[in-house]
Amino acid sequence: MSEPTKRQKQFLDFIEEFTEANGYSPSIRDIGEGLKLSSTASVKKMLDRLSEGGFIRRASSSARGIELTRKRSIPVIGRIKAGMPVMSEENLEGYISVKDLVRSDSFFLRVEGDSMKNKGIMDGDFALLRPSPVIDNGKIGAFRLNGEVTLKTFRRNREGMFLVPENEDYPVIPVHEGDEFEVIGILDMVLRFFKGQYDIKYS
Amino acid sequence: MSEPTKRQKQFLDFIEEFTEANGYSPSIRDIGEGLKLSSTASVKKMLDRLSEGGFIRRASSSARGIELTRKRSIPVIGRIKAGMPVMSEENLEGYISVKDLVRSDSFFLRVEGDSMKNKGIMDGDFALLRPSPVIDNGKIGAFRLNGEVTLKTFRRNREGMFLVPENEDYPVIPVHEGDEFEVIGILDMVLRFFKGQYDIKYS
DNA sequence: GAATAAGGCAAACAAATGTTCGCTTTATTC
DNA sequence: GAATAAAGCGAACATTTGTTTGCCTTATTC
Repeated sequence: MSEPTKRQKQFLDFIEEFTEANGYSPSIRDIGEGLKLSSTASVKKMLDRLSEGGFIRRASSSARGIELTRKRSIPVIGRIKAGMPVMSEENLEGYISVKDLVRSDSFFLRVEGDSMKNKGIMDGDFALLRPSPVIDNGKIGAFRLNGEVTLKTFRRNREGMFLVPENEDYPVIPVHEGDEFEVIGILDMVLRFFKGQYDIKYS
Repeated sequence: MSEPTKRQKQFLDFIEEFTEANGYSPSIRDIGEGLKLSSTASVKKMLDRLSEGGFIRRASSSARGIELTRKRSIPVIGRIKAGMPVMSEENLEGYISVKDLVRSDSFFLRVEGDSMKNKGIMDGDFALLRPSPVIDNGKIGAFRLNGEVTLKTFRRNREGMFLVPENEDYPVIPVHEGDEFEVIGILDMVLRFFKGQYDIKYS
């Protein structure tokens, strides 16, 4: 997929912004207005080019059926090759699409304490949990044990079940028979913000 | 905003799935097909109700102009209160909306090595970088120094500029005059996946 | 400077999509 | 069981939106 021309980029930007702002893609006339083109034919011509170039996908003849190929996905740069511009194709390892991050039933648990720090899970991190009543041996998850909620590695063997911290300063917690014990969810992802800019939105 | 009826929920779900899958919202006839309704009037009636209920917003008379009010956002659970169901309102700290995670110009850099492990940044993590030619003192960023790209804490004082690892096993790297030096971006977020399920999509 | 490609215009047209009207069916409520 | 609301049908209609055709202007390339 080659690079779009300057004008094509303007089109893509407009389409993305419009979609972002309205929740649905612009019609050909919307685009024409936005980019100050009086003829729908001009817009269509550009859209055809963008289609050929693979920058958009269209449900042909279908109203407002523009789908951006460069989705809200974030490029992943792997090993950066010497001399190459950082964002060049050579360095591109893949994409993480926003869709990958969201499952309708997942939720974040705010991490408290550093009992998992050897796994790089720090105080204040956001742990994305997928609700599940069971968990595999060795997986990290959130558990409720006698009223306390905790994020730990789950281990089970002949001797029983254990919630294992990933930090030498903390003891392994055995799950006794008769304890109130429940798997809340399995850890899918950990996320940490480094700036004030990404504040949590309350609603 | 009261709760939608069961049928209304089905509509909302369909609209959300369709939009997710296609990148644009369904037409009235698309919905009719999807929910096995033969009359467009039936669909429109429901949409009108959903509008009144505030569950969707519509660009009236405009094709495929359905915008879902309930956007995709992930709930954040803070301290879990004893006895409470995990997902109860009492435990809800806020939401992280998908939009917050994505800025059109940001990109991920795959982390190599453990030189930043005291900040919980581990080998294989995804570091979300916001491109910037400059960076504040004390902030973490990605830098290119004499052809090498590295993620470090940036420090500058009377003695010069330094790239500081967050791990005692690694030396501080001074930036000498005449070095080829460039700020690639500022670290906004770190993300780590714990399962095979969230693989990177290559395209 | 001719050739070519990108970008643009206007107008007529076709297809997709939303709207309205009157009538039926199926719960749910009192 | 009557009354009411929710959900649905079909058909005609109005509007929005996408498509096509022919021609123009302006860079860019060779």
